[in-house]
Amino acid sequence: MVKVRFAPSPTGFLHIGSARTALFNWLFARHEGGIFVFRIEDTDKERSKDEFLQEIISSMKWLGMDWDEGPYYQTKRIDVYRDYAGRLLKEGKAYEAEGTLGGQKAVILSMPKETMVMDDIVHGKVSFDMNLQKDLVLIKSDGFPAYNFACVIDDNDMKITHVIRGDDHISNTPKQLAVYKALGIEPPKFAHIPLILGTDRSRMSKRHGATSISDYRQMGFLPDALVNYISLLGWAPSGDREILPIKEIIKEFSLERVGKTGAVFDINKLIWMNGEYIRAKGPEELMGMVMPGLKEKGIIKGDPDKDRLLDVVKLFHPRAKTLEELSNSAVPFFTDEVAYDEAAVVSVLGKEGAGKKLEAVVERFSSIPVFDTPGLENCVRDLASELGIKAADLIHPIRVAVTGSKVGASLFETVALVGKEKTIERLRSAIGKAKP
RNA sequence: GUCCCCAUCGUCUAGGGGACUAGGACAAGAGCUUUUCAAGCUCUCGACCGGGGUUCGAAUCCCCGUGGGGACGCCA
Repeated sequence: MVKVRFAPSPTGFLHIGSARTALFNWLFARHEGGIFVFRIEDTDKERSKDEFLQEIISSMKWLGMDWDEGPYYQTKRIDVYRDYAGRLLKEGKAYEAEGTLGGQKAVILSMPKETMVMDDIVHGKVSFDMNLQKDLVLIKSDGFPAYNFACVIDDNDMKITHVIRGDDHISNTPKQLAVYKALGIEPPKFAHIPLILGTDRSRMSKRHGATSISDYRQMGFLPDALVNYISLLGWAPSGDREILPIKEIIKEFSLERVGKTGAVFDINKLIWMNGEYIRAKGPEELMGMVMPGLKEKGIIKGDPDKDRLLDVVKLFHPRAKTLEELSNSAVPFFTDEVAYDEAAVVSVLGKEGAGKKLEAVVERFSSIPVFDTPGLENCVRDLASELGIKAADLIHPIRVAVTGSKVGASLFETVALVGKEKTIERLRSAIGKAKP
């Protein structure tokens, strides 16, 4: 039975890279019908924060990665590590040294003088000359275990069969191998997966932009889209498919298909993929996703007019790439104030005759029999032909007047949805800004 | 500096000796559609880091070089 783990330390938000590591572990477990363990490596008492822990947990849930065991906390297992260290001390494999962290002595492991080999599932055999390794601290002088020790003890106690982690841990492996050897236990199988890189090909970090899962959540990305996208970083399914449901990803996933090269995180492709996912969702579901944010921002107050919001969502469904974009598009339909885009006002309303055209539109709209999409379309097109101009010459200024923006969805549907009263009100106030 | 890893279009990748005039996707460009922006459709641009081997045959295997990255904490 396959058993893997995701073991973050709560010293920061869940990073895209860590999430991808978690994902590969999770996918492997689900594919193999194995067990996915969640473990918290909180032995750095200075940097570990509960706030980070909560964020990591909620991001994991948001992404849909559920665990079968845990969370285990290393700080609750301190005695276990000390026992193991005591054993090594007694056997003469480790020694004590004065420390600087606390009153206690640190426990340090002597390195074997030999070559150790790791047989990695993605990299093959990698050998390390242990003569080059410094002795390894097992227990810090604050009494807490050091990473490479706690990690080995836990993986062993928790019966982890496969350690799937980032490439950057390759150099930790010989140290851990030394611990396994000293303890006389068999190491698990290792799979070191490539790192996620920034555009300059160095490890992705804050200076490359948003790095935490919550950042992407806030930017309006869908969890399924994000999961699908990061699954494709360092892995590819068979065939030419790229967008595939999580069930398919689980079915297709294998460590053998994981590549060795670092992958640059390309937000453009993520944005594209997110748009694809948005288009695949039903308008009702999308409405549910957008509603909380709109309420939070005070765009929608009190009891929401669901039908209206649903109509708006339908209108922008085919063009939105993120939830954030979708909810921004909804704003002009729910507020009285229109945020005018300066450039749009200048280039469209600033055109000679724009004011006159809008005046004519106001007049027509006021006496229109039915203020609906076909009625508005007929009305505008008739007016345009009477004035001897193209319909577009009316459509553009109306759009800017009513929505404040040069771009948007179908004008007639937009205006119908905004409603007669508000539309005319906005057209009137726009005449003031327009060139006569 | 030492050790380790890696190397196919700008980016993500397919490719595991002949099916490769190297495939797909994002991005970019052009066009169609059109009411703007998207979406959709069609097309275009675009890569095997270099050099040696091995082999009848190499993107694929080996070696060297070069380039990039990672690790060198009583952080994890």
